[in-house]
Amino acid sequence: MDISNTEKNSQPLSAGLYQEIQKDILSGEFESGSKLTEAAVCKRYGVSRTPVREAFRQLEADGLIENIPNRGAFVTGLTKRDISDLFDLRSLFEIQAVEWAIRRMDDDDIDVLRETVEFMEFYTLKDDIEKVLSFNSQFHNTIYAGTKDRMIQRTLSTYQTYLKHSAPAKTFTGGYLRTILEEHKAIFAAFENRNVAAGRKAMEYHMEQSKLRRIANYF
Amino acid sequence: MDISNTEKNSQPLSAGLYQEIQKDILSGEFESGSKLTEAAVCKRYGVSRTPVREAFRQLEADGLIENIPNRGAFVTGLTKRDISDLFDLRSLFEIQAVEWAIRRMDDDDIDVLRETVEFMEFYTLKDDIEKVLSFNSQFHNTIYAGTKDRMIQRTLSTYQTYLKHSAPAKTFTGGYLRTILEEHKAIFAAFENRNVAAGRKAMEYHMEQSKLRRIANYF
DNA sequence: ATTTGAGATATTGTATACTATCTTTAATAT
DNA sequence: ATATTAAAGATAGTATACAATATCTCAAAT
Repeated sequence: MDISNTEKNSQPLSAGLYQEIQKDILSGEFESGSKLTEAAVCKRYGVSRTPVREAFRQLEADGLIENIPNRGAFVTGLTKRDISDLFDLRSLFEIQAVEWAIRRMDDDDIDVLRETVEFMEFYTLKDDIEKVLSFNSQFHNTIYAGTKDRMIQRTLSTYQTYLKHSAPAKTFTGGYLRTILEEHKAIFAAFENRNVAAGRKAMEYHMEQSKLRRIANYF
Repeated sequence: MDISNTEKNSQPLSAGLYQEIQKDILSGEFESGSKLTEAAVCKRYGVSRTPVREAFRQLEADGLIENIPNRGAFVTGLTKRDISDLFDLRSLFEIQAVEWAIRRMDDDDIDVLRETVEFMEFYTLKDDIEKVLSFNSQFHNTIYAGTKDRMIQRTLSTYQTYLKHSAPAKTFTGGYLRTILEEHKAIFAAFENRNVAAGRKAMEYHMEQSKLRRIANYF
């Protein structure tokens, strides 16, 4: 298999590898506990060891593999409890993010958020799951950016990626499209009114429901 | 300068580099926004580019540098608000960690925690700041481990490192040794009694006070 | 004087070569 | 037969060589 550096987009090989391997670990393709040999990964993706090793260092920082010096890298997948815990941690941070973002976003930032919700609504009515999911992510990412805090942005983006890849999204999102839209609209309303307390409440509810939806369909 | 791989301890060069560069960024030695040239780092630490690049990937995952393809790595230090935010995020997680740890630690785990507190008390009475700080870190790390959750462990360890290195600890810890000890004893008491609510309260108080102590002495 | 662009230089990205360490294998001694 | 150990093979760690891209320099054109 080859890493497709589509078009003239030119990111380093290690970046593409990082995403691919991450996906393969989260989706369970690479089993938890199994060894990730550099040579094997090189062969699988058709690249040399240098970018592979660099991708390994990133995966290690994420906690997705464990590296034992001179022995190699071992996959550390996510257990069901890891995922459950992740929902709880994410909730804590998302609620804090809403507070900071409401306090720190300017009117232009909020317009961007408004647009995202409108796109979500548009595609919800067209039942385009793929697009709704994409704007769902974008909605949350816009809030993260609105905190103007790199640490929470980074942590939440990572968590979001983990939760997204660790379940086949389309299998369970479909039936809830309208519900999910309403939850996001409630959150956005709090931004428009600059109402921190309402925002926290709305996000807390959204997080609770997200976890319940996942548990109902996946566990 | 050379990376001292003391004795026969043999971790990869990239690991030592990672810690060194992290320290140099957090302490302000490498200015925020400045460029980290691979060649310059190689020369400074006397190693080749391979381990340097691997350390860069880890620092990038931490958000301590930003990498722009084909342009290089730029330092992204922590602003005062970043640090203030970090205290708040850490607080959220530490409180959650206490809850999980109280629920998940077995009696042996708690004995380890007890011993840590006893060492803290011993060195507090001897006014040995260095040692107290060390066991302080160990106390928190034991709680992180007690959560049995890799994600929160990893995130909190990172935050702890950032906050520790981003201020000259000894300048302000000295006067509070006994106060800090009491706060830790209160937290530990909750573990002994397996009292989640009390644990959360005690940790919340400890976090509040930590932030206040830092702000009083650093900002 | 400012702008443009070709060539030179510097820096990053990737592959390969070399070294160190670990693991396996197999031959020997008990 | 089991345990021990030495040699061979495999794999990770590091350095270097080469390729691609970006940046700089400076002369020529406007």
